[in-house]
Amino acid sequence: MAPVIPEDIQKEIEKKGGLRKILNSLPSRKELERKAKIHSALGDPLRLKILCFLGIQSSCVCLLRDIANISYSKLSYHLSILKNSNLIEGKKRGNYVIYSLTPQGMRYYEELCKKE
Amino acid sequence: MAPVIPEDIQKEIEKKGGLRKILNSLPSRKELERKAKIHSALGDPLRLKILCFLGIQSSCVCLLRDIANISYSKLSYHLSILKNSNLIEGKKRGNYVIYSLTPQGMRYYEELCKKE
DNA sequence: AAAGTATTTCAAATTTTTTTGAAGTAATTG
DNA sequence: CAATTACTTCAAAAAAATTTGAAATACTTT
Repeated sequence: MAPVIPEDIQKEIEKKGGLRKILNSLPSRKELERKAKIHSALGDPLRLKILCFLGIQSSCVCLLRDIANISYSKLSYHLSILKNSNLIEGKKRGNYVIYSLTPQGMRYYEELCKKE
Repeated sequence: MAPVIPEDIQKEIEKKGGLRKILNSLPSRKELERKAKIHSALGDPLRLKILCFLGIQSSCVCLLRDIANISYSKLSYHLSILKNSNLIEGKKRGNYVIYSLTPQGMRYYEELCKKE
């Protein structure tokens, strides 16, 4: 039993082919979850800053730590979130791990970190 | 005392005008916080779904409730998050409140809800 | 191989976000 | 004006995210 909704809205919905049709056109649950996860990762100022920095310059963890001025373990945690959302990736090189943006990370970098 | 970082990265930074210059080009703290807040609001599948739906069709709360199949109070909470991030707005009309996207909400709708 | 550096992992503590259900508000109808 | 509808607010409980500091790992240098 669908709720009683305002008439004009009901009509607009019918003009668009009905509620069912609108609902079917929405992104799938999986898609919504994937995007939510990425946005959740971007939902923190420090992580955004890291994304913006890596967009300009790939970096070892030690430099990021110095810039953010937080503990290694805290930073590792935030890097793992960005990594798990496929925004950054780390490559081991000798003693260091060098982080850089993934192609997906670059897309968000362009969109998020350049002025506007 | 800056950390010891890999030589090649050091050189890349110098080529770009030095670390200071790179850091100055990043978005300000305020900007980062503002964007983080928006992305945080988008970091939930239900809220994304609401955004996507409202992009197609403005709606009273009762219809959204029916679609999401959750309690009013839970829905109100999520709507308040979207509202506080300036993605949606509600207008009282008689007994109903009709929610729709703000201009900012529409930008995110275009970017987030259309296929890809 | 011992010692040092860079980084990650872990578990416990803390903080924040989300959920729940009851109560409240505001407009509408009988 | 009492009852109903549509919605929001509130405070407590529950769940999830973040922080902390110590320990572990993995190279590198000595």
